[in-house]
Formats: sequence, C-alpha cells, structure tokens
Amino acid sequence: MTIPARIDPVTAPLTPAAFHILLALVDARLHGLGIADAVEQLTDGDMQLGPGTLYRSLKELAAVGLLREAAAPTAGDDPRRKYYELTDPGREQLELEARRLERIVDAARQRRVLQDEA
Amino acid sequence: MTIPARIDPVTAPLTPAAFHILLALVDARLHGLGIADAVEQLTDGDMQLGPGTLYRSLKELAAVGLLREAAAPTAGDDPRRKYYELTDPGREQLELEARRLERIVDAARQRRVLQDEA
DNA sequence: ACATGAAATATCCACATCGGACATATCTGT
DNA sequence: ACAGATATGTCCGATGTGGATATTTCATGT
Repeated sequence: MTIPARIDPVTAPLTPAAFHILLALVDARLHGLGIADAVEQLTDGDMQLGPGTLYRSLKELAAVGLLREAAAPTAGDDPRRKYYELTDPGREQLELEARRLERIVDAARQRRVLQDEA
Repeated sequence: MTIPARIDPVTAPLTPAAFHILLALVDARLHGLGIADAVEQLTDGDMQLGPGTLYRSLKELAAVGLLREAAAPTAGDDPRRKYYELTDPGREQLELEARRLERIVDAARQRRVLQDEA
C-alpha cells in the first residue's frame, strides 16, 4: 500500500494528483472516473489522471482518512461505481495546500511575472 | 544528462524545483547555494532544495536554455561560485507556469476552499 | 435474448523527480 | 598552517506518475 510517510499537517504538501482529487470532491460526490473527468475540466486539460495515479491515490487518500467511500448519490446508479466524499481532515489539508499555492502565486505576482493581459 | 522530454511550450508544466529556481532568478543574479537559500525564504521554508535537485536542475535548465551562466555581479567574488541568470524563454516558461498555478488557485477560490482569515 | 462495445475498477511496470549521503575542492578566519 | 565553512557535483534509494493491461459488469442494438 505504501502509506505516505507524511501526514504531518504542518509541512504536508499534497501531491498534485491528491490535491486535484480532493478539490474535485469539494462540492460533489463523485466516483473514480468522474473524478478524473472533473480534474481534467478543472485544469483545462492540463492534468490528466491515468488509472494508475487515480486509483492508487484514492486508495491512499482513503487510508489516511482525507476522503472516504460514500453511498451513491442517486438510487438506480451503476453499482460498479465507488463514490467518494471529502472528510473534515481532507478539507483541512486541501485548504492548507491551496494556501501554499496561493503564497507561491503571490510571490510570482510580487516579482511581476504575471503580466496583465487583455 | 537526461534532457527533459518536454520543452513543449503549450503543455509544459515546469517541475516545482525548476519553477522555484527560475522564480528566484527573476530579479537577482544568484549562484547555486544562493538560489537554494532564496527558494527557501520565498516559500517560508516549504521548499528546500537538496544539492541533488539543485545542481541537476541547474544543469538541465541551462541545457534547454531557460537560464544561462552569467558573470559574477561583483568583482572580488568567490571564484567557486557559478552565477546564473534568466533567459527570455526562461521568463516565458516561468510566466506560463505561474499562470497555470494561478488558475488552480482560482479554482480553489471558486469552490470556497480558501476561507478568509483574520 | 444475445452479442458487442463501453464503463469502471484495479494492478503492474517503466520512467521522471526528488532529497540526502557522500565526495572534492576552495575559501576564510584564527 | 590549520579547521571549519562554503560551493559544486555525483550517486542512490524513495516517491510519484502515466500508460499498458486485465477483469468484471453495464448498456445498447438487433
């Protein structure tokens, strides 16, 4: 399973894959492939989760309690699907990581790397 | 040397290490360890470049022309130091990556992941 | 009802990235 | 001259990623 060594809430940089998965689950309960699709849309196609990264990440994120399996949102749903939802710690970590990225973008702004565009 | 496979300007996500190195060089000509220090300050200690990542990244970034070696800024400088400066393509790539990160942060904001703080 | 293709989950492997250990050379201060 | 700090560089093990592949189950057309 290779449980991630760092659950340390202070340093804890989430992997890009983990971050995007959690972000996709903020306001929607989704299943594996639904998450992959959501992530792709969310990033304008920049981030494409292969099945390897996708299911490994889901397994590990569930193992450390940042998300959990959840019941299907609708009744007659495809029973093969496994739905996931964010946990409270998951949302915390997501927020931490988002702030970390925000600081990076701010640093780039301070150095005028992001020019204004039309 | 393992020249990076992707110099593709469209998709081109810079590695975190490469991004921070280029960012550190935006308004300062620095040498290797100086870059590592700058990156650590820039990220509030989040990102610490080990010598492996540092010198490997510098070599590869120079090889693909995103930065170049430059003369020492001051005269009586430690001759062991190798200074680096950004190239125009380097600044372009930096800007692209910064924008990519900005989009991610925006997505997080839209989903109200970043709560206001005091 | 049945065959066919799509959807969904899951595993395996090869590759890229990373950080620390280690090595070597040179500078600085006492 | 000596000791410790500074600086660059290489090597290796650990981690993260994506594609190929496998397997099962669902949905669709005839």
